Amino acid sequence: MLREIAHETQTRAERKERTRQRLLDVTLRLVADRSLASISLREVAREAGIVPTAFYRHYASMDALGVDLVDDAMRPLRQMIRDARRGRAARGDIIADTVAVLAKQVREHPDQFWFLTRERYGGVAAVRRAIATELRLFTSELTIDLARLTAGYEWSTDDLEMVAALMVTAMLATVVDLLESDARHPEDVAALLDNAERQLRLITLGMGQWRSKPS
Amino acid sequence: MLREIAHETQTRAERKERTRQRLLDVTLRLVADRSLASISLREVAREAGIVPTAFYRHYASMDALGVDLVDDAMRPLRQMIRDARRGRAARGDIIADTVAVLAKQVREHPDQFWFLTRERYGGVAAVRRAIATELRLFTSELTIDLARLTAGYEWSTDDLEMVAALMVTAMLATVVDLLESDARHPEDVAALLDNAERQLRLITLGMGQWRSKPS
DNA sequence: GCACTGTGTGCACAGGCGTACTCTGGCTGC
DNA sequence: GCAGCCAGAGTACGCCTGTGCACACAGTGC
Repeated sequence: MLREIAHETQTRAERKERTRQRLLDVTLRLVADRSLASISLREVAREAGIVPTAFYRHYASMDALGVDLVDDAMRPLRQMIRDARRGRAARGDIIADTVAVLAKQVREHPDQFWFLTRERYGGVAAVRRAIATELRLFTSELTIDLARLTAGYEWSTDDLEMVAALMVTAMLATVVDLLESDARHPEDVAALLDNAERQLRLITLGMGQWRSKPS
Repeated sequence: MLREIAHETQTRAERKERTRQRLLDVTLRLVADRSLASISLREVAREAGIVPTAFYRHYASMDALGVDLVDDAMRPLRQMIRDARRGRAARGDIIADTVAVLAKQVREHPDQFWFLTRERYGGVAAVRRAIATELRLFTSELTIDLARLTAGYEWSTDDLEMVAALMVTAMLATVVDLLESDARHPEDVAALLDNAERQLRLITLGMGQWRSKPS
């Protein structure tokens, strides 16, 4: 305790957490333009500044790190939902707000979204499952919101889930479009967002005409 | 020319084409549950029954083979479009027919669809580009069909493309659902198809209410 | 029939990989 | 203050990778 001379003394736990975070950061950067399966443990360790065998002090395998990375990458998405709900409370244009929030998140965390997009159907089963689970949660939250909005209109749960799934699908497709254009043609981001808005509006127009079959 | 004793004599071109096809088949099988980037040239050569260096007689790299594989895998998809159009001519229920044809293709060529799904955002840039190009063609064909169906209703091209993209997105999502369920829960394929049909119907209902902004 | 072409072989090499092992040195709990 | 813990270092192993090169030998064109 006497000497915190140089070397900025830290607790052991702090140093470990730091290294762990560095592993996650480095992997995320590497995954920005290649698939997780093609990245080696040694490469991650090298970039993180530790020796390969030290990797095992943190994860049993790259797959395990990948699963952890899904959690990390989902954080901005969860933030997004919260923001979108707040926007909704503010009684602005729900669709425009939602799309804007999505665009903001994608712009601020492109690597995370690339990772999720690529690994959603990628080669690592554990990661795939982790992402699928998160997306299912996402859809079911939207289903609940839709149920609230359609209260009194006799929508079956099944139909609500169908609509929620379609909306999520459309949004995910928009995410990919944004990622691809952000890199090369930043000028047509606006057109993409307009497109996404129109798709969602079309869906809500369809909802206005929909009649659930009595179950 | 005298002796076609044993060894079933073949022209050189035939033998080459055969090996090439074997390379494609083998790769498709390997890609059914791993990403293309994680498959080695040696592995493909081994499975195809040739020595690694002979691989180069056919492709300059695995990436090049991947691009070729996209063409192969797209063939059933193109067949699908043709079938769907024929069904349309038969004046049945367009949506139900289209979904049924899609389900049939997915059931008959799961490996191809897995490959396309996985590599659509996968690690190999050339393959990604090839798939994107094919899908763009797919969407623009659908746009043309929609233009025919909405003739006289003042739809802008932009809006037609927006709807076509949404429909294609929904169908692609259905493909993935089918692939995932076919493997483990064949009993709820029917529910998935019903879901897809309802999504498309919802979209067409929305179209009925849509008014394009005058451009 | 003979020279040519080109698919496929066999061998070799250097380099990257995951991981098992022993060791070190500083934070940590008593 | 001291024993012990544990993140990380260092070394080593066997395996697999892409690819270069010389060679075999069967169909091909004249």
